[in-house]
This record gives sequence, C-alpha cells and structure tokens, in this order.
Amino acid sequence: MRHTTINDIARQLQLSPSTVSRALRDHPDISRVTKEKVLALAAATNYQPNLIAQSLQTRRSNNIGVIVPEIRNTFFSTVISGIEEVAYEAGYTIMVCQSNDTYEREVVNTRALAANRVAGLLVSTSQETVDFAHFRVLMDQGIPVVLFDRVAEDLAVSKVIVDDFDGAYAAVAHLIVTGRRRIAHLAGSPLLYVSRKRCEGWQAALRDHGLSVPEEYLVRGGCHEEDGRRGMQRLLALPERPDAVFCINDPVAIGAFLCLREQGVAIPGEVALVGFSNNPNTALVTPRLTTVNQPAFDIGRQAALLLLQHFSGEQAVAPQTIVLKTELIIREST
Amino acid sequence: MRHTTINDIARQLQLSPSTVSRALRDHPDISRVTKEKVLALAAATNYQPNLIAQSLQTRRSNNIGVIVPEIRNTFFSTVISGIEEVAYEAGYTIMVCQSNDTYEREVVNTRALAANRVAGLLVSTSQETVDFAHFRVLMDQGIPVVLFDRVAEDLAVSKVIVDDFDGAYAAVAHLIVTGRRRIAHLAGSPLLYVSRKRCEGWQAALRDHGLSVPEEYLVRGGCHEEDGRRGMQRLLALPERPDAVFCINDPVAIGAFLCLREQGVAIPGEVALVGFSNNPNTALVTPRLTTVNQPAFDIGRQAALLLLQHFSGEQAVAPQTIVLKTELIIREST
DNA sequence: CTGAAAGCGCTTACAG
DNA sequence: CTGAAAGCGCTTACAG
Repeated sequence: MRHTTINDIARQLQLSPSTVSRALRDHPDISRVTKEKVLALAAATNYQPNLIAQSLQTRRSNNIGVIVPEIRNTFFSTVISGIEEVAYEAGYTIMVCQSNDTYEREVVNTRALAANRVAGLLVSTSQETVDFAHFRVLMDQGIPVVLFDRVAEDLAVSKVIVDDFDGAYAAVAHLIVTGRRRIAHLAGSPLLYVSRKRCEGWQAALRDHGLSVPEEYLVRGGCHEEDGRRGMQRLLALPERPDAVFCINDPVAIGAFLCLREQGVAIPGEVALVGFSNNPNTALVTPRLTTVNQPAFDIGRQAALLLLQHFSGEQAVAPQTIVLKTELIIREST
Repeated sequence: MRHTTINDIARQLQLSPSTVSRALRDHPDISRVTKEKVLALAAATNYQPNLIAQSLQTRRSNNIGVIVPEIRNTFFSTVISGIEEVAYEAGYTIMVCQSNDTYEREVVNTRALAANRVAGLLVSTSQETVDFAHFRVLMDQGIPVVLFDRVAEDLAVSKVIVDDFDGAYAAVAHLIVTGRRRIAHLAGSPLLYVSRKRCEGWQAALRDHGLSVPEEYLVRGGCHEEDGRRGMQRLLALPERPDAVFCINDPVAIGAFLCLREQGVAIPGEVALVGFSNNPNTALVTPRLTTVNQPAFDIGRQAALLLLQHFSGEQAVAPQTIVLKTELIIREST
C-alpha cells in the first residue's frame, strides 16, 4: 500500500541509501554482487524510482508541457500524437492542456505547467493571444518554449510552421487557372499569424493575376465549422455571389460545405471550395474537397525534436524556425 | 534565469521559510502585514510554487495519468478533451500517453506514470491486453485506476462504459425491421470486452428474430479504417453477399464505406451500413451513415469525475461502473 | 567499493 | 504571530 523507497531497500540489505542509488543507476563503482542484490530486491518489491524526488534533486524534469486550443480537433490531436511519439522515444512524458482558444486559460495553463517545472513547453496559441509575456516568464526561468502552427511573430523562440502564404497562394492560383474570377476568402482572426499569412496569399494571388474582388468577399470569423457555415451564409446573401471560396482551414471549409449542401448549391458547379490542412474528412465528403496539405503529425514530431535540442544544448540554443512544405491536394471541389 | 524559491523570499524579507510558506498559503496565523509583504515580493519576482517539491513533501500529486490506444482518433481525443476539462476545473493536469494498441507500450506507459507518481490513472486498454497485472501494481500502491470504453472485465476498478450490447442490438434490430436478412458483422478483436459485447448484441438480435447467417458473415479484424476496408472486401467476395453490415465502430464503418464506394456498390440499395460511436465524419459522407451514438466527451468527464471521487475518499471507495446510454442515430445508410 | 553528509524546495508539527 | 527542526525520496561531491 506504499511505494518502496531506496531507504527501504537499503535497510533490508544493510546498505547505505547512496550505494543503493548507485547500484540502481548502474554506477561503475559498485560491485557486481551488490548490484545484483539491489536489483533483485528492487524487482521483488516493485520498486519504482520516485521521479518527483529525482526531479527535485537533479532540477531536471522528464515532462514536456503542451498547450493547444482544443484537443478534440483533428489537426491538434494529430500534432499531439506526433509530439508524444518523439517524447516517448526520448523518455519524456507529455502534459497536455487546452486553452479553449482563450487567452485567459492559456495563461493559467502556462503557469500550471511552469509550477510543474516542465522541461519545456510546446504551444499553439489561442486566437485571442496578442501578449506573450506569460511565455517570456518561463523563458527567463530557463524553460525553453517552442511554438507550432499558431506562432507569435515577434517572440524569439523556435517555431515550426508551414509555408502558409505559399499554400494559400497555390490554392487561389489554382482556382484562377481553373477559370474562377470571384474568389472569396473565409478568413480567421487577424490576430493569428497563420490567418494573416493565408489571407495575404489569397490577396497576392488575386493581385498577381490582375483580379480584384469586392471587399465583402473577405469575411472574417473564427476557425471552427460554425464559422464556416456563418461565413458561407453571408457570402450566399451577397448580390453577386462568389464563384469560389478559399477557407482559412478545413473545419471552416467543412462548415461552408455543409451550408452549400443544405442550400442545394452545386460544388464545384456554382461554387468551388478549397480548405487548408488536409484533415481526413475532407476526402470523405462528396465531392471530395480540394485542400492544402499540412503535415500535422510531422509538425508535432519536428516541434518536439526542436525542443529536445534545446534541452541538450549546454547554453541557450539559438531559436530557429522550421518551415514545412504544404502541398495543394486537388480533388473534386474545384 | 532561476526560479524564485521560498527561501529567496524569506531571506529578502528577513523571515523564516516557514512563515513565507504559511503566508503564501494564506494561513490564518500569519499577520496581515506579513502576508502582504510576502505576496507582493512573490508577485514581483514571478514566484511560482514548485509543485515538484510540494508533491514530494505532501505525497500528493496534482497530475492524472491518461493512457489511450491512439491520441489521434476522434473518439479518444474527444474523451481526452472531456477528461482535461474536468481535471482543469479540479486543479489537475493530465499526462497523456498512447499505447499504439500494443500491450508492451501500455505497460511501459503505466510504469512511467507510476514513476511520475500520478494521483490516479485513466485508461482505455490496448487491443492486445489480456493481463492486467501492471494496473494491479499501481492499485496496490494506492494509485486509483479508472477504466473507460475498453475495460478489463475482471479487474475490480471503477469503469465508464456504454451499453454496448444494447447499442449493437438496437442497430441490428433496426436493420432487420427495415427488411435486411443477410446481416454481416465486421467485428474487432475478441480480446476486447466492447468487441465481444457488440458481437453478442449482433448475434442476439439475429437469434431473437429467427435469423441465422453463415459463419463467414462474422469477420474479425482490428478497429481501424484499414480493417474495415479489408473486411468489406472479404464480404464482397462471398458467393452470397450480405445485404447489410454492422461494424464494430465508425473507423471500420468508414473503411467499409470507402470500399463500397470504390467498388460502386450502392448504399443502402445493395448493402446497408451501420457504424458505432457517432464520430462526426459519419454525418459527413454521402450517404450519411447510421451509427450508434457514444457520448465520447461525457465518457471522459465521467471517468475523470469518478477518479476524483477516489481521491477525496478517506479510505478506498468501492469500485463502481457507470454505464452511459447509447442511442441509435438513423441516417441514410440504412 | 561503500558510506555520511548535505541539499533540492517545500510543509508542518512543535515551541515559544 | 513567528521560527527551528525534521523530513518527503532522491543524488552526488567528499572521504575513507
């Protein structure tokens, strides 16, 4: 009913705790006989080293903190899977928090993770976050922070992102090449870097092809399915409907898709639709949606790998930004 | 570059660490003036209590361990979301591991979480797990374990499950009532309790309605999309094809759906299809799939709530099993 | 090859 | 109202 400790083993074997500790960690000084005795008793008593005590003593933690807007969101849960894989291989455990896309909870989560003395922090910020002081506090305390997907432009930390601008540009260029002229954009919060970049990609593609569209074709909303529905509804109510819609991400595209389906608007006949992320369900709907692939699992892996580098570095490793390639997946909605 | 400690504050304020500790925790003994001074300095120096040290001292942890087969799987990520919500409200952080559906990794994860001295463990077992000794070790050490969805029948722990038998029965009865007679089942591993129960529900419904089907209509596989594809392929190759298929879960149903779509088999015209879980994407495909709703988010919440009860109990709380209701969601695939 | 001692950052009886 | 002391379970110089 209680955990066996090093002291328990030491007492039973008439050894000092120091010796037991060393035997357990296979220290070269300790004799084979002693090691064997210790190991045998440890196994027999189900000894589990107390990582809490170990962490306190060594001031090193084997936990990595992760903050995402929402765990149940295919993109983020896939990223977390990737993070967990790398963490597991390196002997770390992940502590996962969700901000529910609010700044307040993100701050609370950050503090909680700091109090838990995580070795490092992996985060994708909430869509409300404009002040990054809560991360700076951790960094000042020597806890490395790595941002992924939703990053802070002016925070000097390592980041893993995709070429959002290029991905958006390619998607919109594809729409233009396939004959679309009135291309609307269901955008996200302008506070989000990814949101701005994708919007810029849309604008640049239009401009480069000599197209101009009415202001109302830029509809700002959130990043969820509901926002896609609402945004699409607004677009459909316009005097001159767009003939194509580029969406900030796949949940929004799915929302737009559902709205179109309900209204009986033909895809791609009347309106072409493009998403962003390549969530599995975009390949499930009919017509299958054209989207921009974002390697979610790999984003998680790379972010974790980057964080691991910061751990090993003797002194502070210079922040670096990894930009993963997107890829336009052309399917049936365009 | 270092965390402020209670000792730092004590030194600067010419107080003893004990007093600072008490002031921080708002102990009634401490004078208002002292409290204010301590709190002010704590805020100014970004003091974050070291939960590691606190845990070691109090032998209480504020972490909850979670093990699921796979984080990126809508059902599990939704459950985790529910767990996180309850944990957050109660001041706990969750440590999430994935077993990748292997017994070996589940054991390693369990040990790692035990070493981290989590306050309790929430787990959905791997499909290989038949030996539950690794959980017993934790329980013997006073760490409560709560199982959800994929549970161990004969382990005396609290559990959160759904009425799998009833859900399966209702689904198959619905198929029969709507005129189907050759109803196959894409089953999961017989090692899994949920898998057995759903299979039994299928059998019971057939029997109660005086139907018998050829042995080949029971196809055993895994729980993933790929398994659904493969299983469906086998069913289609049969001399007498089934006119309906009840799937162990939605990923398998989606796999079966994709196989049918590729082969040009009409749903529900030639083959009716029913899934289990009510994953969001079942409502996205065309035709939309009939499925059995499993309240994933609520399963997570209930499991976490149950675990919380075990924490508060003075002595060991008796294990209890919460059975949540499923609901047949009839859509267009039947 | 082994042990005594100190300490990681905290809490909490026990004194005063 | 405040402090000295002990201790949670470990590790690691320092001795021997």
